[in-house]
Amino acid sequence: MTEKIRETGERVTIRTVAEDAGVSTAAVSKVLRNAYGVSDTLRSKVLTSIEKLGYRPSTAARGMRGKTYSIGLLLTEMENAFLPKVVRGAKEVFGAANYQVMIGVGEAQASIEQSLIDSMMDMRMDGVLLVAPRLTGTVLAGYAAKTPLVVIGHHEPSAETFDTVNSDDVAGAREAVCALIASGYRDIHMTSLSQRRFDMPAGEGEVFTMRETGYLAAMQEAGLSDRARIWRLREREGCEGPPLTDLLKVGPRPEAVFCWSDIHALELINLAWSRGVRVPEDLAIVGYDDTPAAGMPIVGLSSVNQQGADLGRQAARAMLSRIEGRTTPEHILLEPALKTRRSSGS
Amino acid sequence: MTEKIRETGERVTIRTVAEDAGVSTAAVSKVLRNAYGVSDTLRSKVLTSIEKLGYRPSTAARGMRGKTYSIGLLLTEMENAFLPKVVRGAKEVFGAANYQVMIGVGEAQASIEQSLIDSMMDMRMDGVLLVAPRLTGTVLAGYAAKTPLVVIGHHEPSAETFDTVNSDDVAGAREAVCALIASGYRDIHMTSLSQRRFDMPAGEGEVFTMRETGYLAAMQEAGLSDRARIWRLREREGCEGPPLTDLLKVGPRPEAVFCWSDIHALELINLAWSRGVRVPEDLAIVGYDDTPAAGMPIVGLSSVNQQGADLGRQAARAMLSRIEGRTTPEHILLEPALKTRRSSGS
DNA sequence: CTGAAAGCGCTAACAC
DNA sequence: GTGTTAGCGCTTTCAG
Repeated sequence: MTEKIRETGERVTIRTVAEDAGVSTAAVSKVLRNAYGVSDTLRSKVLTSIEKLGYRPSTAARGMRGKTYSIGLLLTEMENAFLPKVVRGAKEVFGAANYQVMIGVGEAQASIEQSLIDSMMDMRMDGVLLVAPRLTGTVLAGYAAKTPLVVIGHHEPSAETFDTVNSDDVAGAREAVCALIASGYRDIHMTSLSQRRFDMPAGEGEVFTMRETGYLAAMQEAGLSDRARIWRLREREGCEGPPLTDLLKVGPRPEAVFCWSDIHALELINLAWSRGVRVPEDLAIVGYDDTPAAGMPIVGLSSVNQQGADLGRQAARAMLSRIEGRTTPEHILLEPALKTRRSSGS
Repeated sequence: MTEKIRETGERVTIRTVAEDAGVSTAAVSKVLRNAYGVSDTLRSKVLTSIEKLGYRPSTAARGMRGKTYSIGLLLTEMENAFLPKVVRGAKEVFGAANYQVMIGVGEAQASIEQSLIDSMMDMRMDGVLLVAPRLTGTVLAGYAAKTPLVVIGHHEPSAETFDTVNSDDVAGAREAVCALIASGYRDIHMTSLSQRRFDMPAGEGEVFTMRETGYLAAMQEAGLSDRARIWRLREREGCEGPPLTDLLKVGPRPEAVFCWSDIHALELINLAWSRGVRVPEDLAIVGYDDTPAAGMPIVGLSSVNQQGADLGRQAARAMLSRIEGRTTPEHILLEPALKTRRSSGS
């Protein structure tokens, strides 16, 4: 009876394939996973049947016993134009290793990020790759105990149970500020983010914190500590911190501004343009991330490039080796490079 | 023996919960799915245990019998700045209905898109939502036979087995071109895409095709058919079609250009700026999608807004009702609206 | 209203 | 080398 049914439009499973090829389901499973101990004859018989029947292994079923060959990639939000490169880099190496990448978008809220990570684990994805998560080291360690975890854009150098891949944000910020100083600017401010954001306190490892450190270091080295000022701006209406517009209208304007991200820098460059503040003559600006918009000739925004694609690639490689069994943590730091354009002067 | 083990750090399953609550696994399952026929006492007992044990249902296991409460969202590529709004809109309604959204990125290649859709089905996701896929109607129908399918940004009005949600691209293009005509421009060209792209022939339903129709209609209505010209540009090096730079240097320059997408429009506006071609005095430009960059004051690009968030929301609603059992197709068309800025003149 | 039991499609021992 | 078999964690009849 069951036999009869199978002949019609029934779903083709590993059993259908096994019957068709005249072998056991175990044999099929082995071929599927390139497992050790299958003769070429058997393999080709199975492969033929798979092809013929259009068989596809059920990831759901796989997830119950073995691996799913899929990894979850968590993005904090989609708006940041810096992310596509990271994703592309990661997909490149995951794809080559035959892993599918499924992306979750966190809407910049820790609670959503967590629920997404949980879901990825519920789906039995083989690993989770986080990009600039708004989570604390403790929370991250919690997840790392349950699944291979790699984090991009969040400094946690002492983490023992997961890997981190970062651009050297301190160095990047320092380079940007040094360039401004070298161009003759002295009153250099910085824009950053308000420490307390959404539903979580800002972690130590957040990139903007590191960039603040780099900024302050550069100012100090140049003996400009007393002129240093960090504007910790709010991210949205209702959040803590002043709006960006304050920077242009309150008190004496700085000569130059180093923005923690192109998000701020682009906003600022437009604000300046709208108010007739000339860039860089009246106000020099340097951003971070070297987003596509920064590179538009009409914008000409100097910005620190942190090689997004490389971050993605390295993280994917780390993930792969972790899935293979590595347990010693890896903390990779890439060198950023300032891309100079009009906005930062000569 | 098994009992003992369970007390330690064993994975908590539906069985653990059942034991803890002193009920059957079936009861737990029903509570989980809000199924019919559970007393309030039983429900609260179960809920308490779930909470206490931190139980999370395995999506993988669920996928083998029932639904996974997850839907796959396929993006053609990540670079397009128009997509975040669509995703946000879709997530908004899916989230409210307690569905997780997992995103796949297609890298603008039909073969990758297909493999991603297959993976989503392998994972037993409850439905697949495609955004601007580079697939033909036939291929789409093939998938629709196997899973609930909704498509955004691909016109397939006669599809019987899946839903489509689109902006009225013909109307949007017409509005853009009419605005240019109303401003006094006559030599109005359009940029579009080369028909044959990557690994698939361009489908009839592609949005740029519809926009070409709208452009030609507007030109004809104004008696300007003989001045109409469509530049079908290549997407990358090596593809078919001329590069955008040709538009500025070959033959007499048009007075205005309607670009099928902001991607072209932004490139063009920058090209013009770099070469000292004034916008809009020497060349008026209108784009499509009203991306964030178009709205930057410094750019000031007029562009057709197609309400991305609404597209996402409507598509998600369609998906939900389809998952609930609807089989009659829905083809939704939203009205776009031109956002006028400096680039299109008075 | 509640529970027992039969799988869903696969993998991983373990036999042969 | 290859086949047998026992589950993975859930949903879903079907009895009680």
